[in-house]
Amino acid sequence: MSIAAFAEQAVTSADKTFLQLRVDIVEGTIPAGSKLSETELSTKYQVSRAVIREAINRLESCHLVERKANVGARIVSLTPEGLIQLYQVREALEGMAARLAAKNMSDEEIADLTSLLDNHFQTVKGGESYYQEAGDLDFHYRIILGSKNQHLIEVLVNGIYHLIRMYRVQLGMAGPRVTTAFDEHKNVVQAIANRDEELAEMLMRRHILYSKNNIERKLLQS
Amino acid sequence: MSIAAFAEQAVTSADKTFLQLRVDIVEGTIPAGSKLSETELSTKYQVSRAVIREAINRLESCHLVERKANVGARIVSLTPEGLIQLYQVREALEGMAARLAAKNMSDEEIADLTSLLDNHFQTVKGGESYYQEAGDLDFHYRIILGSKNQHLIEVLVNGIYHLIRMYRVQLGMAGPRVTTAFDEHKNVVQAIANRDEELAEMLMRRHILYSKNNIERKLLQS
DNA sequence: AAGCTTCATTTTGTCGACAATAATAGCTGT
DNA sequence: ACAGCTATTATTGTCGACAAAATGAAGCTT
Repeated sequence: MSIAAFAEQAVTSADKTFLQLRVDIVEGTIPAGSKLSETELSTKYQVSRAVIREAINRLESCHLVERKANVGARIVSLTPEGLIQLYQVREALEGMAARLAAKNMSDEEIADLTSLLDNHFQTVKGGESYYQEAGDLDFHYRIILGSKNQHLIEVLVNGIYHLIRMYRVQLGMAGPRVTTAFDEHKNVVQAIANRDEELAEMLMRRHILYSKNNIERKLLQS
Repeated sequence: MSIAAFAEQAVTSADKTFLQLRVDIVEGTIPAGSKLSETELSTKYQVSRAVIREAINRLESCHLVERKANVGARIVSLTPEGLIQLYQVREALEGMAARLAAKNMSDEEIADLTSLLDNHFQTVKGGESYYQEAGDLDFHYRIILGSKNQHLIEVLVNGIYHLIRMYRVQLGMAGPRVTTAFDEHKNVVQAIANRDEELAEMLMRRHILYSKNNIERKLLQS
């Protein structure tokens, strides 16, 4: 199982438009902070305004755009403050996810997770450090899903992670932190394997906190 | 300031319909688990299907209804498991909120919060135990807002709290826990006043955990 | 020249009709 | 009688047009 398992399948036209728009927003094709004109988008994406409106509504529930009545929708603007706040929420939620994963993941899921980390280790040792983007995501997603908590999964996977990715792409954070992050991952998995809820949560929180500090440092540099 | 400060003001017709529908769902006027027919609702509320659809979309972002493409929307069904999961998320988020409140609340806000608790104390001492519903909410809302974290506020105030209220109303949990809860509140505020982030988070988490355990006990009784 | 009012234009909100999909009932064949 | 298929019905999805509100420009007043 890869993170491709999360590829939502679009059945309606509004689905496709929503997914397309989300990509365009996250990747910055449509710049952050800009206004979303319904008529403009409806001609651009070749769908009716109703479809666009529905797509925008869904984007709003992801916190990717903000709407004001009788005025319109604009893409959220990216601020250092906003990113910090995002990481605070992420720390709380993923910490809890790790705790619940330690309680709820099946032995088989844990084994899979362990072997996943082994693969990453081979890759990292092999000198390639593409790690961060795919591997890191895979690691975090499995633990989030492992929590078996529907609300947690929803908020993190459909909400926060897209926003974080938007920050990462647009503020350019391909970041190092590869090898150190790997050790942190290893320790979290070990705690989960030991069914140590307390420790799993604490380690995950620290992992995310380090990541936040790392990003904060970068932001202040530029 | 009271919690009435959160009364969202409805400007468009979709706003009003959304708010009305939310009340009807939370209060159980429309029973949990039932299907939401667009045409039916549009005649019932005297608005076009377009505004019903928009309202349903927003209800979906609150996690009060679930939609399936080409099939329709139904109100979420209330399960003990779901309530437990909700409290897990709440514990994580409000714990973080208390931590951030200890860091970010102004001295004046803290003073207000303290005097609020004093008022509650007078009321509780006076024998009336209406406490829980209004007072408890006021306490928690202030701390959530005190975190100054927009994401936290959004998820808790617009999402989780309505769901929790739905559970409380429909599964009938006017709950005691008045006096003990009051002491817990007092300790949390004390920690915030001392700017002790660590302790504030821990105490808030325990407070919510106790509350969860209390509810779990009741669920198993019935 | 600055500020206010008024009017034109643009954009969002709402509506009813049509298209497409899913659920249902009835029919047919074995 | 039952299973499977087909046609009918009901419901959701999509569209274009109209209504209402906000933005921006022009003209007037001071």
